[in-house]
Amino acid sequence: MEESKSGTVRAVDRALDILLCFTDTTDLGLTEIAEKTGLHKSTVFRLLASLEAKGFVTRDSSTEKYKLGFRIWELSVNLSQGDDPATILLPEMERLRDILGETISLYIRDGSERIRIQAVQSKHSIRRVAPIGARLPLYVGASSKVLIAFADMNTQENMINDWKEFIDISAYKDQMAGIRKVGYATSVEEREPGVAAVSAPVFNRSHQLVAALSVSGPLNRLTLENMKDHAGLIIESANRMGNMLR
Amino acid sequence: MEESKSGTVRAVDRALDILLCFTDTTDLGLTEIAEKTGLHKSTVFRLLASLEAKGFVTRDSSTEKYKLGFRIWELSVNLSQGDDPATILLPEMERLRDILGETISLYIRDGSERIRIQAVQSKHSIRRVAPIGARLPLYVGASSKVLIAFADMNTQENMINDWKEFIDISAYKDQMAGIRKVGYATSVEEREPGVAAVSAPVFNRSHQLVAALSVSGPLNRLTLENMKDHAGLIIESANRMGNMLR
DNA sequence: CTAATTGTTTCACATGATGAAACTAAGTTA
DNA sequence: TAACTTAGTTTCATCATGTGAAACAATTAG
Repeated sequence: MEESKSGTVRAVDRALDILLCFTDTTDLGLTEIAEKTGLHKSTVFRLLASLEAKGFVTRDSSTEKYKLGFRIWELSVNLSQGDDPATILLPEMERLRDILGETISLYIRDGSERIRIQAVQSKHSIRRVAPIGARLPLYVGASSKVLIAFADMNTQENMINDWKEFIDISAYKDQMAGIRKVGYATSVEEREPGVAAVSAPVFNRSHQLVAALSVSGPLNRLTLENMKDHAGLIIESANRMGNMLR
Repeated sequence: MEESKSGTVRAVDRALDILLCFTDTTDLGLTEIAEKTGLHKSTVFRLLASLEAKGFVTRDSSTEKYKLGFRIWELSVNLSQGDDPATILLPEMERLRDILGETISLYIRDGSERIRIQAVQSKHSIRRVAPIGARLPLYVGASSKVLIAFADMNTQENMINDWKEFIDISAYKDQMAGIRKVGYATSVEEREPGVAAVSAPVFNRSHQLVAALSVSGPLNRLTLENMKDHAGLIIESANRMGNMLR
């Protein structure tokens, strides 16, 4: 991996790189971590010893794979509310709602589900939407497509493998490739009759997917034509959100 | 602080110690971190440079204090559900409910509120309880007293300072000292008429408070007498929970 | 205005981090 | 069953890195 940045501590940089391997995977072996980080196995072993001793990673007793430890949860509890992405991104979501006049939602993937972590309601629509915190499946909706299409390859393979009995794998992969190409996904009446949605990925500064930004509304306002018209604005807004997250 | 453990990487140990300063504080200056960790300011400065470069801490632009960065949230999202403390501790909560026959709850502190992160309902009571995820104030209830009494001194001072217009500070401090002495807190009809509660602290392996375990029920079953009788069992159960968390 | 405090930079030096090599254990294949 | 492969662990010579003391700059307090 990259050599030490000026002014940083190389061993610490490396240990944090190991932790960051767990942003989209829950279980990893030592050799897998060495491959992901480009570090020697003996180096990874020692750095993991430090992370494990302080509770940042733990060793699963049955699989012997490494996973994130309790301290990550403990620290996350103490993230102040002002730093919560759901709070940081709210003004930009409100700005987008004011421009487009539709309901704006933000979703993250959690295993084989997505969670609605923030929402700004359309001013004129009074239809029901899933409450914040709701867990929804990943096989319907524009944001589900985004959370799969822009996920790492391992996650995509796992989801596709889970669904192999229900989908045309080849057609699904083509659909995901098309979404990556245009940079957004659409859905029409997939989760709810009469409702369409457009969704774009939110990436962090390391170009990793962190959330899906979604605009939804009734079919008479979100036609295929103006979904395409809105896509550029939604992608641009998602990019602005990515820049707001450190 | 302590010298390197056998087989760990000293610089990484130190950087993680810096991160762990944020388990009960949201904002810290460089000198404060140096004091908490016993490290030289120039050492802390360099280690923070690594943590900041990778997004684990960030510098507040107005106060210039350090705070936890976005990556902590991002990693916590990927903690697998099996590692979520609310999941890990559920069997022990069920065991306690089966013994005592009352409603068991687990609370964590978040700023000036507490959050109910897990609950096991009494088998015979059908009274309403706050749903999981509910935010409740910290100035009522046995678990509130525990979350204050066993918090670090800074947190206690901050809460007391917030409430100084509404409480007898001296009496409150005496009450907190008494709770620390016996190891548990009680409340009678503080949040809800006809309901009493007993609460004990859950500490992690570093003896830091992570949650409050609470048993609640109607006054006719939770008299002062049998709250005292139950306290020992509740404390013992909270200790078992602390050992379950890595 | 002066003193104190916090944060930042520099650099000589000691030691800690590294990876190559070897080893152990477990799983896979023929 | 034996041989091979893979993953994880240990050892150690080497040198690059991490450290803290000192000095400096900026800000705050009296």
